[in-house]
Amino acid sequence: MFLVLAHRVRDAVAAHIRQRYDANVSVVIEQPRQSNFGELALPVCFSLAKTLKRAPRRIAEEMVTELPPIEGVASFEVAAGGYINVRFDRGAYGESLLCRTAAAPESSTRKIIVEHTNINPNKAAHIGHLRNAVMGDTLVRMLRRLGHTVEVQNYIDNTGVQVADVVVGFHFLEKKTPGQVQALVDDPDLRFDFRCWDLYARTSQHYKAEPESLEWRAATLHAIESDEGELAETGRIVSNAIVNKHLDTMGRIGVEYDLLPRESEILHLRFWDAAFELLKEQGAIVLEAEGKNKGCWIMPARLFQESLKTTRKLGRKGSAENQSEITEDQDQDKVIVRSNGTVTYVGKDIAYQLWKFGLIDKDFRYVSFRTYTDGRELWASSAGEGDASAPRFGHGEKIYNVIDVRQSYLQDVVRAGLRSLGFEQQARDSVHFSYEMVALTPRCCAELGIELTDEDKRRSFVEVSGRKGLGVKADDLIDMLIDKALEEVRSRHADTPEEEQHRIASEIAVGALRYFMLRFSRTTVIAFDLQEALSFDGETGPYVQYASVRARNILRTLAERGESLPDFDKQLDRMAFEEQLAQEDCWQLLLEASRGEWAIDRSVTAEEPAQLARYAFRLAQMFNNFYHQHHILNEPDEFRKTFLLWMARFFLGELTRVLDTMGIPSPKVM
RNA sequence: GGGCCUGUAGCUCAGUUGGAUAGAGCGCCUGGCUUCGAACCAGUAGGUCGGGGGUUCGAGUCCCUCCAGGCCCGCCA
Repeated sequence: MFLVLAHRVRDAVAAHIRQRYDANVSVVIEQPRQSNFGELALPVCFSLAKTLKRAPRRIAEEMVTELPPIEGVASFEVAAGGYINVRFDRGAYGESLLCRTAAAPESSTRKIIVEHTNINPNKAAHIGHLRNAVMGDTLVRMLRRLGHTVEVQNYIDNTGVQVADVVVGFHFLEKKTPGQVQALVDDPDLRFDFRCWDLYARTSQHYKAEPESLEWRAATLHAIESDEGELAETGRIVSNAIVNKHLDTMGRIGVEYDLLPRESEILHLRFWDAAFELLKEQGAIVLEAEGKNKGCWIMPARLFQESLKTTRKLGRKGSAENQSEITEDQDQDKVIVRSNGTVTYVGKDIAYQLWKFGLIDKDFRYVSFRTYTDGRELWASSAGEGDASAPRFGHGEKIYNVIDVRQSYLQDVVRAGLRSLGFEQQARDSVHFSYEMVALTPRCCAELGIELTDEDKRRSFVEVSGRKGLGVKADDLIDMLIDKALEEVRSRHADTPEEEQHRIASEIAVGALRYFMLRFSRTTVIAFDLQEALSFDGETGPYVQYASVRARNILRTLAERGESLPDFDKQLDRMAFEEQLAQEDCWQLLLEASRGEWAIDRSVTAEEPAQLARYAFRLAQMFNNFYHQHHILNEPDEFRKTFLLWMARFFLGELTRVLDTMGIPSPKVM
C-alpha cells in the first residue's frame, strides 16, 4: 500500500512538473528525517531550482497551491529551504489496509538465476559459507516476493585441488581404499565432514613439510579429471558425501536449491570446447607466440581493464592520461588455456556463465539429487542418461553470482569474456553480488582454543583458513546457538514437552544466525565474535522474533479468556481509523508495518539485504514500544480495544512476512 | 608497483542516487515486572564523521591529496 501511494505521488508530481514547468526531472521520494514532518518528503524543488533559476522555497510554495489533489493524500506542506512534505489521509490509508486483497505480484516470465553457497565439497562448511548462503538465500526470497521467477544454483567444484587434497589424505597418508572411505561415510557415530576438515589440514601440513609429495596431488587431480581408477572413486565418494552434509547443514537454516551444476559435467560434456570456439572466433583470446605465456591462449589485459572502466562509474578526469596506463603489459594478461592444453578455472567459469544465459549450444542432463520435505526437487547435473522429467534449467536473463569480494578480479574477467563475445547486455546483467569475508577475532580464537602467532594476535581479525584448519564450523555454531536458546526456553517454559522446547530453540537459533549474517552491510568484514553472535538481546534475530511472539500472545490470550476476535471488517471503517489513527504512535506503527514491500523493493534495488534486516528491527522496536504503552486486553473502551486488536494482528501478519523473506521463523511462543 | 574496499560514540555498526537537529545496538549509570511474561520499555552520559584542501545555496556522502588498515593481482581453484 505504501509503495502504491508513494509511486502515485511521484508520478503525479512528475506529470505536474512536466506540464507546468516543461521540465523533466526525476522525482525522488524520501522518508522525512522526523516522523512529524509527514510521510513522504520531496526534495525535487532543489533540483528544479537549478533549471528554473529560481529559489527552491518559492517554487515549492507555488507548487503546493497548484498541485491537483491526489487520492489518499491529505496535504502538502513546504518545509525548510524548499522541501515538499506529503501527509497521507490516515482514515483512507487505514481502511485500504483493512480490506487488503494482497494483490499477487505480477509474475514475470523473465528468469533470474542466483548462484550461491558454492562450497568446495571436501570438508565441513564454516561460518564464512553461512554468510554466503544466508545472503544468497535472502536475495532469492526477496526476488520471489517481488514476483520474479528465480532459479537457485549451487555450483559444485568436485574436480578441483581441494577435493584432490582430501583424497590424497585418505589414499596416500592413511592408505585407505575407496571401500574403507565409504565405511567412514556410513559410520553413524562419525561426522565425516568434520573428519575431512582435519584431514584436509593435515594434508596441507604434509605438503609443507615434504614438498615432493605434491606429486600425489597432481596424480590425483589427473585421475579425478579422467574419472578412472581408485583415486577417482574415492573422489566421488568424498565429494558426494560432503555435498550431502552441506545440504543438511544449509537445510537446518532453511536454505534450499534447485540445481547442483557440477564441474565434472562441465568437463565431460565439453562445455569448454563450445566456449573455446566462440572465444577464438571473436578474437577474445589469442595464442601467445612468445614471452612468458608462450603457447598459452590468453585474454589480453586491455579487454578486462577497459571493461572495468565502463562498468565502474565512468573513469576519472583525464582519460588521455588513463589511456597511457593501459599498456601492452604481458604481466597483466590472463591465461585461459595453459600451454599443456588444459583450461584454467576462469575459462570454465566463462563457459558456465555462457550456459546460464543459454548462449552455448550445450546442456547438461539431469538427475534428481534429493527431495526436500516440502516436496521440492533438487536436481544435479549428470553426464549419463538423465531424467526426461527434469525441468528446463539455465536460460536466465539476469544472473546474480553470490561470491565473496576476493573473487572480484576473476568475475571481471568473466564479464569481459561475455563483452568481447558481443554479449554486452548479458555482461551488464551479470551481477557479482560480492560481500566481505567473515574473519575471527583473536579473542574468539582464544575462546575456541585456536593457537595464533604473535603477529596474528596483534591484528583486529584473522582470516579463516581451511588449510590451517582455522575456523568455526557452521554446524558447531548452530549447535551452540540451539543450546543457548534451549537453556532460555527451558527456564521460561518448563512445562512444555521437550520436543517442542527443542523446536522453539531451533527456530530462535536460526533467527539469531540469519539476522546476524544479514545485519552487516556487504562491504563490512565481519570480525566474528562468539559472544556477539550468541547474543539474543538488542539488535538480534530473537529480538525481532520476540516482538511477533508478543503480538501472537495477545491474540492467544484473548481466545483463552473465551473472547472471540471482533469482526474487523464490520466494526472498523474509515471514520474509525481517522479517529484512532489521530494518535501519533498508532499511526507511525501502522505506517511502518505497511512498508514491508517497499523495504524489500528498496533492499533489492540497493542490492543490500542488510537494509531489510534493519527495517525488520525498526518495526519490531516500534511494536515493543507500542506493546508497552497499550495494555490491549485491559482496554476498557470496547471500540478502541477492537482497533488495537486489529493493529496487533496487522502487525503480526506483516512482520511474519518480512521475517519469512529473511528465512527467519516466527515461533509460536518464546 | 597496480586495482578494489574500509576509517562515524568506549566497543560493534547504520546513515535512504548531496538535504532538515549525525542514529542504533552493546557496555556504563538511573528507573520500571501482582499486567497481553522483562529475550522488554523509558531516561542520563558519550561525536574535531581519520587529517588537510576543493566543488555549491548545502558535504559523513562528490573530487584531490596525505595517513592508517584490509583484500586482490599464478600456466592454483
